[in-house]
Amino acid sequence: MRLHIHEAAKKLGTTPRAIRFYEEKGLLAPVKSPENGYRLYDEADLTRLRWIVALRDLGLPVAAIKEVLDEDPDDVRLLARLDEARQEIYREWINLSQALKSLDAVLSAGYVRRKLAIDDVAEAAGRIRDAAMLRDAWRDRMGYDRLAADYREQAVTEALRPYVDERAYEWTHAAIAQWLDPAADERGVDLGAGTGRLTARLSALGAQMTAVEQSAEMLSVLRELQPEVEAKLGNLLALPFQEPTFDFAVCSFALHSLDARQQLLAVEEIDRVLLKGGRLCLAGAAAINPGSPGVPPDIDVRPDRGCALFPIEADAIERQLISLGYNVIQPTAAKGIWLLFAVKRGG
Amino acid sequence: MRLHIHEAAKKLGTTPRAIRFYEEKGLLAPVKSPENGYRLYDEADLTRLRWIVALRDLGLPVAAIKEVLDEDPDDVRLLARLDEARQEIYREWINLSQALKSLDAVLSAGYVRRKLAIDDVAEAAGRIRDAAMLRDAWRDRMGYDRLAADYREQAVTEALRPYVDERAYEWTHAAIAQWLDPAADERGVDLGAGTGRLTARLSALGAQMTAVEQSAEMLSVLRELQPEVEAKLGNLLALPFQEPTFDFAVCSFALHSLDARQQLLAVEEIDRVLLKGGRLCLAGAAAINPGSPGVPPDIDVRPDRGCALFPIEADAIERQLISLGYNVIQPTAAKGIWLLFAVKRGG
DNA sequence: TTGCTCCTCACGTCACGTGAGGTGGC
DNA sequence: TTGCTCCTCACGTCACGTGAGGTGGC
Repeated sequence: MRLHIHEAAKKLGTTPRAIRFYEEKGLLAPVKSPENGYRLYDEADLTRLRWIVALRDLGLPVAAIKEVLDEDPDDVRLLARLDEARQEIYREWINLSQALKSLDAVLSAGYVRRKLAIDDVAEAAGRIRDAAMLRDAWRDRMGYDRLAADYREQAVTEALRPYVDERAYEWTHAAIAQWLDPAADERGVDLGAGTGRLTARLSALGAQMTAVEQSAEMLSVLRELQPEVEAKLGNLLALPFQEPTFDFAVCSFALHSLDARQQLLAVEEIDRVLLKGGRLCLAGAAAINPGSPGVPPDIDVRPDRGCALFPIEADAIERQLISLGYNVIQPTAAKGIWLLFAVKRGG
Repeated sequence: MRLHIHEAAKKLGTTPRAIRFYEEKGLLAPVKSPENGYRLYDEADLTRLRWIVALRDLGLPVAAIKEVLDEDPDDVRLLARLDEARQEIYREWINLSQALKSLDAVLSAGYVRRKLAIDDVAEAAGRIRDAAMLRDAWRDRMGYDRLAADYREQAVTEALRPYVDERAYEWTHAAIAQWLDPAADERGVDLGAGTGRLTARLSALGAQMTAVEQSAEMLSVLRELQPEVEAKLGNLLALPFQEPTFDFAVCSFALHSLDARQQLLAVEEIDRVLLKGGRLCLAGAAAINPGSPGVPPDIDVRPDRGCALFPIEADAIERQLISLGYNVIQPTAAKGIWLLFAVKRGG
């Protein structure tokens, strides 16, 4: 039984024009009746259409859906495509959320004072625009050199080698695990988890871990090694969570891939997903200074090439955390490692 | 000192093309140099441009900004315009939030089972699409007969008169206040507050009240009568809050303006902004049944005319609340009043 | 002939981005 | 002459909505 376009549209809760548009974009190709040229939709077409309509409703752009549909629907790669699309949607959602938050603040203040001052409004708007531009720029860079993702991850690790050897890694992870001392079933997130070495350690201590990692390759390794960990594609400037979710967060040597402003935005993002009373651990290499004589010449530290290696903005991060209402505990640094522990007040 | 377009753009963090676009839309009109036709921006132009850029960053559409700029910037009506724009942005934001939530759920389930089933995805997508369509339809109706807002509000009150007299109102409000028994500084919200009779009562008991009302006229009355109450333009299908915010919520005789599906969506929205452990009071007239002989012939109950009067879907609402994790307490009904008290578990 | 369903252009939406082709003064 | 800044069209983006004008079979 084959349906005409209006019947198909009605059945799927969409419109004939939308269906023709999907066809125009190459997402489906129904047969046409030889007698009158009408489009005829069979079972396979309708299933395809159901996918298209559902994924559109979930916010995927048509181009992304086309890629998704080209995969075998039973393949895990379909999930990876959706994961990528989710990143984009989160980026937009966070930008919109921040804009609304600022608009709320502007309006509340405005009603109290019975008028609006352009300086206040422009200042509030400027801050969120800067944040949005940082997020969007990050996205563009991601898209541009997605193919180099593995190389870049390797590059960061490689670049860190002179500063962070195996013993320093081990010492850092041990210090984090000791301070966090996760209780059973506490929820924790490892931001920039890589293949999940620290994630695994905290998971083994009983925490219910989530890993966020921007490299799909790394993430699939992590998924195989640690099926009990929830793994999400995402980056530090747009974390894929809507609400405060975690009892603790760790970010170990991942801030080096962000420049100064991005690091502060990342701290804001971490704060957004951390519960009140939550604990935070940041770790980095203390001695890195790109362009300084210490940096090996074969390491490319130019951000436009995507393998940047930035120093930790320790002071700015600490000030930021204090202004966000954290108690900051600066533990003893050792072995060239910068560590920061903090507790979010309230709760 | 007058700036050229590139200088102005750089100073304001925008682009020449954007500025020309705003001019094309009639938002500003700089003088042009008589010698070479270059646009010249003076102080007044730059201030106007600052407003435009800031409000764009906050998410206002250009058409709305045009209206805002036509108001005296010191006038309170400017705030009212922004309030209207905020409603639209909240509607979009909520739709996007729900879509992301569904996408997260779909992906989580997908990774657990290692594959996606179209039936599951389509079901999740269908639910949020229906909700989004209800919200958008509500918006359209609001826009269509905004001018009739006062009449309509009056109409609902008028229509209720045969069922809810002064004593019944008083009894209902007393019952709600008694059950809520707000502690000092507890945060409460009155949804569909009208001119704020119940809001005032709860505020007088020490609660820190917020009023949500869709009629700007009503709201300005409320603001004058009760400056201590935070008053927000908004409707029951898209509440203007981003997070769980309130220790209790009341919705008194406002559900009658919503049809069956809208009432359930409103309950979802209320749940979204209520803290764990929060209390909820819903009130309505028990006996209303549009089209029944009891409804006076001069009351228009057709929803397409914007002055609908719908019966409370008591059973469906109760089931919905239970499925959302509420303990429902059905108090003794009296005087033809339907009352529902509920407590959100957790917290 | 009217009414119905389908068809194919093709323009409109929203807020610009991105050239293309041209001008005026150093 | 080159380089710079500005100008005015005008098309592209994204996912369709909305006619306009026409067809085929009852």
